[in-house]
Amino acid sequence: MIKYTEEPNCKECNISFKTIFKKLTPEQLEFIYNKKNCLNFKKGDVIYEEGNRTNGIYCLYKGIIKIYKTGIEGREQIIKFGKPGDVFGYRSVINREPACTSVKVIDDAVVCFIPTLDLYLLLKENSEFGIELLQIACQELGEANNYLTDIAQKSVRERLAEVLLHLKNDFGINKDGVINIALTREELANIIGTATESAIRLLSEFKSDNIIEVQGRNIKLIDINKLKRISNIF
Amino acid sequence: MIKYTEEPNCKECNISFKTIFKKLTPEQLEFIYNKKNCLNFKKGDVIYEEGNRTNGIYCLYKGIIKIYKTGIEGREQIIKFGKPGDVFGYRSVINREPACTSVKVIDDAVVCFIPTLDLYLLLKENSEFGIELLQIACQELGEANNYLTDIAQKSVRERLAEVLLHLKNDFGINKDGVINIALTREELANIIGTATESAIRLLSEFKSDNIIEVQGRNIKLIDINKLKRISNIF
DNA sequence: CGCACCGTTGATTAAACTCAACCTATGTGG
DNA sequence: CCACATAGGTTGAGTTTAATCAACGGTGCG
Repeated sequence: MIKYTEEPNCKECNISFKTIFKKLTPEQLEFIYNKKNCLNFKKGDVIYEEGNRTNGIYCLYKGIIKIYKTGIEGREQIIKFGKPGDVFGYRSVINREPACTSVKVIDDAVVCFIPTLDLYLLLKENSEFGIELLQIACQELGEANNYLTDIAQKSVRERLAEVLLHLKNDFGINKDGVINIALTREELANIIGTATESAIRLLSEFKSDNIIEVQGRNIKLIDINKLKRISNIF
Repeated sequence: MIKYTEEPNCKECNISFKTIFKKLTPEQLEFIYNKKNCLNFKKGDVIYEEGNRTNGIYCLYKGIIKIYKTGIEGREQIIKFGKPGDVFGYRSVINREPACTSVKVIDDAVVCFIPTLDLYLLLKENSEFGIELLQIACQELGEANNYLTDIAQKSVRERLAEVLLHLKNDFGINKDGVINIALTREELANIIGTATESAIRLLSEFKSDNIIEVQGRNIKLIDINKLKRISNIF
């Protein structure tokens, strides 16, 4: 964790990503810019860990992170991924509780850190900002509820298909049709909530059914309609 | 759905339940009191349904409701229960989306309805109120994440034990040690995310292991430590 | 070079679902 | 008032799904 040399400018960031800060006045944006601290993380670094207290929220400028909980026998359950423009770590700050998730870097990341105190100043001063953050929380809540129902009711096969489609939507595909996020088989399994071997077996099945192509950690979606049918989303 | 005769008074409600309205000024509380609409629901009534647009949020004064999603082949996945003092229905209002859950009455309910417009007036006027609602959302988010990890990683047996403990914490027990919420076996199964038959079988197991006693829909917890051990929470 | 980590496949086992039958209580209409 | 329908609850048998255990190949790095 070293200080990033090129400080991201909150104003520009706001324009390119439509962050939660979009309702701030120019003065408030300047305030954040002065108060924030920019951090540089390498792949594999842990930004914060479940159970620890944090003293601010994070805004991702660059890279990819995963947010997960550690469950039975240390197995991680991935809750969601973060991409540029996403804020994370606000839950524990708002509820004044220890973090209930850990965050690890998947692709080298640049993260801005905003101290709790300064966040609260803004929340009190600008109610629109609070509504903005409330909207983020409500959106995540909706996703969590969907996810819950899926895990409770769908088969591993259905869930894998669905996760592949979600990853495509969230991270996009490159010119070759490959999803722009490279996960280990274990990580893939930890999103779906299954054993690594099961995820591998199903990937192989999808491959031999010509639904996807696989090159190491690169997954290319060939037949999206089939995936949609398998995943049971209409 | 008929208008309730004894209008709950927001001031008193606030004192007895510590609702999200506790940070409102007396004038704002009076404002809510005048704007709200009080509704009376019978057991089995549906307050709103997934996919529909709602135009306000609800605050439960009396009774019990269940919040659920309808998944594969109409099977309901219960997300959570609501008890007096709880607000619900805010997610779709805040995100200006159709409801992503349905709400049905389990015990005859009295509910106050606050129109979207009036809610937004307060949110803009009083940032503390927004923070309060944000806290509720963040709390639910944390619970959803825990729940997700449990369903993904724990066995049905573990989850049943955990759910019984949660129900005890949320609704309490009466003088005989019976949990103060009466659910059908199917509902119990729909919280855990399992088949009704599986839930029944495990209840019988718990019964013959002297962990619980069952009289119809009344469940009495005998050995809470054993339940804790089974549920794998420390 | 050898260790560590990841990925793959096969065989076996265990958990939970489905299907089916049947029982009980409750309520309804003839 | 009884017959019947309906909904919820229970148990057994068989099947399916996915987890576990085990072995092994490839790759990269100190």
